Amino acid sequence: MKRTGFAKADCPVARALDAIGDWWSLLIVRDAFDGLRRFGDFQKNLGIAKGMLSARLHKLVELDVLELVPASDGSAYQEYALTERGRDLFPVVVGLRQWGEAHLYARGEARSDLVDQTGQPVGQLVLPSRTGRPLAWSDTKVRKAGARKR
Amino acid sequence: MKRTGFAKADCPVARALDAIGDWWSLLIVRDAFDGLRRFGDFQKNLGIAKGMLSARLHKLVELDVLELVPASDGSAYQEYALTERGRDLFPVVVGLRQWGEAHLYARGEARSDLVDQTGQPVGQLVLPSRTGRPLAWSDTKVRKAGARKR
DNA sequence: CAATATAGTTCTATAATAGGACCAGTTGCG
DNA sequence: CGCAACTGGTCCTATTATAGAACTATATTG
Repeated sequence: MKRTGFAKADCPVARALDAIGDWWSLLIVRDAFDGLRRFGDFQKNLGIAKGMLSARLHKLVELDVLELVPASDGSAYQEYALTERGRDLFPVVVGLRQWGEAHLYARGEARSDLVDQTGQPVGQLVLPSRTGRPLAWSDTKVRKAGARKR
Repeated sequence: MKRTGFAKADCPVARALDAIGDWWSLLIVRDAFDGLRRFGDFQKNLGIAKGMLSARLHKLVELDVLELVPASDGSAYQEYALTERGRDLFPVVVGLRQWGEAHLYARGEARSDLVDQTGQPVGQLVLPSRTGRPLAWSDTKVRKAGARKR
């Protein structure tokens, strides 16, 4: 009755969810995108149990999504910083954000916003074809592992 | 000791994860994108326990991500079809896929691919500014709920 | 109309999470 | 310097969630 795992799946979606698809990892990564770096900051901001946070941070470090670096304030403590692999999760977090914005808020309800450096709200995520044309779900299909090109 | 919830959070990422951030929901949605619609198809493809699947499908219907429709083969059974809200999860699933492709496969390891109708692999997800310029994480910031525009 | 397929529900054992107690090293302050 | 508070954990227990199997009702096939 061990929790089902997908670390060996053919499907990259399954592997990604196996790695970071638990209840906390993406919220920790979101906080890291917002500039949080210290154990206590994550703990306070998320209201997560310290044992959970410890386990998740260690797993994220092991996955090379976060790395331990010396504290930026010169103290003897350490901080958790996003790696390139962690920063590559940006589109995933933005995707969740935009879906949440579009479907989970009543009109006028308060929420945070993602803006660019000038304060302008960002646009919607776009999936381009190789030639740059925007693709919708119905323009795509999944080619199974090992399937020959035609 | 009830599982922490984020249904009322200010942050759309937290709300989105509260709704569909469990171990199974996004895999079910991925399968739906791949064309699966029947209870038994999901169950066979995912290897999920039937009780879990039943609970997840009901929750996804309640969230209006899936809807029950008459079976397309004319039988008396029903099928689970993606709603517009469900189809809007496409960028999230693609984001997870692209992150998994980039970071969770050894060179040469078999995996499925997302291609367009001509069989060409799709491009990377892009976050455009209002003016169409592509934005990276470091070009953006989160404006907290209720913060005044400047 | 009997056998099998579909779509579940219910039950139990195991695994994961929440919350708190506890603890060692670091820092701030008088 | 000396002590209190802060930081960053570990460990333990109660509760919740998940996996897997057994069971059931309705639909379909032969």
